[in-house]
Amino acid sequence: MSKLVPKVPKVPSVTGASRRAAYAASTRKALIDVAEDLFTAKGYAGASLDAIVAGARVTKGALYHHYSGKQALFEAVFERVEGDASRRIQKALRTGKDPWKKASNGLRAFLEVVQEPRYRRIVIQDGPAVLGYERFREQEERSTFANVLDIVRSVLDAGGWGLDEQMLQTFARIFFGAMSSAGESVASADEPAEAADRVESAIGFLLAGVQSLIESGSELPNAFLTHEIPVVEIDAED
Amino acid sequence: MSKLVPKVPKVPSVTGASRRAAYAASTRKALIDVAEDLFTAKGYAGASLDAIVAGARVTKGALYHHYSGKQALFEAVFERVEGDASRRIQKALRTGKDPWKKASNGLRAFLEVVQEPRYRRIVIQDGPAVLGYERFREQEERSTFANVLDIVRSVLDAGGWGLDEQMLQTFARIFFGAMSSAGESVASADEPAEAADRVESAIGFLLAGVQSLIESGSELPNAFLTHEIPVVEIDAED
DNA sequence: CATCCGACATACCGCAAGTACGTACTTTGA
DNA sequence: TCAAAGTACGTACTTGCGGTATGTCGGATG
Repeated sequence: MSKLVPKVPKVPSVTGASRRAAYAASTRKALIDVAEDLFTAKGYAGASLDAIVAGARVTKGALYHHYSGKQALFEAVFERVEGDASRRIQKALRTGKDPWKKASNGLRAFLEVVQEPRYRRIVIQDGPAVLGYERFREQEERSTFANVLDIVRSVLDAGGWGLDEQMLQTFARIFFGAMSSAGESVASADEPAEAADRVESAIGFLLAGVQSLIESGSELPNAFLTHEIPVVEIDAED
Repeated sequence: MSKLVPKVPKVPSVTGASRRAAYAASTRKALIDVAEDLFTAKGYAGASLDAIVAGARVTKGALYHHYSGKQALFEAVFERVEGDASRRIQKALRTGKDPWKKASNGLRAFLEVVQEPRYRRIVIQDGPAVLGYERFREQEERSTFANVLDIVRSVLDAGGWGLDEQMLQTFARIFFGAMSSAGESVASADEPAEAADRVESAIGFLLAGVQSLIESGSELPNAFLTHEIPVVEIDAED
């Protein structure tokens, strides 16, 4: 015998969840949606909780029931934005036949993501200050940075030249920083498309250069590695 | 630098300014000194103006007479910290005979600066959020980034191969981002000294790689895009 | 159907940034 | 030399906002 299913009004069906849980989930989503918009538009400090709860058509009671405070709400928004970005990049990384093509596609995706206002404002600009640098980095560590590490590893280690793991991580971090900074220059360039091209070829150049050096097994011009470190004294003038 | 000793403002003979101007300058310096300490220790949001003016032994009236608000005060602190760092790096860049040594020395100085709490907190962590990314970047543009641009130019263009100016800037920005990110990893590493060594050799690798590619006359723009670079086949996993 | 508890709403508190205004000292001009 | 003027503050207050304490309503549950 078939049981009549009570029709739930408009609330997205969170399967298996109770009626109230669905309402609550909807409320949380509304809060995060509005918060994301306001944090993007006004920044963390500029977006008041009153404005957020008003936009979500709830009250501060609801907000504080679901989140411990403003920072926790920001964290939820941050994770969603960062997660979306990471997944988009990861998806792009899977397209392409060889490591180079994958790297190129991934870089493209990254350069596009970094141009989006919400990513720039929430992740890049406000993220470190609000979450603290430590928390900010450990978040990136297991999302976007992980992607970069993967691709750097596949490109630099493809030939099977043993490359020290720590060194690989160092390279990955360097490339990650390079991409972040380059992405910012792309986002604020007069002609983002051209800037993106330049960035892409420049990074490709770096990768290719390293690869060729490793390949040739050269000792390379390491004036860099072997020399005395001069001590720079601080001049305290004012 | 916690100075709690009651101090009569010195009127340096070099300053031909009036008596009152000297007092005012002393007040400003006291404010910035204390603000720098508190911003470093507690962060921008965590440091209250009441605490700052109390530390400087003045009142908010004095603060608002000299600065338009908290942000303006932070800006003054920011500029001093950034300026100091930039000058230290610039000084290090002048030591060494060839471009490579200079680059190495400059990088060393940078890696040391980026480990200092005040620089990490005020410039890296809170800077972008408080000043806004635009303002933050234009500040770095004419200080630290300018140094990087100089050294990248001298290293990559030492041979006299003409390198497109925009491309040079792109490289410089990439290296700047690479150094920033790498510096952060150095600062939070278990063994900063070893991490610094790895970063130095990695960056040296990148520079050398680019140099060798340019030397060998590889075509720059499409190296990455068209996948003409020497590539070793590997078995793709999917 | 009685009870409970989760999911909110309302009212209020305290802190911190910013402002209005008063005042003493210092320079300046006749 | 002396008063007018303006700088360099100090004091007291307002305001906005994050956070909290507490009340309440309706779906869930036995």
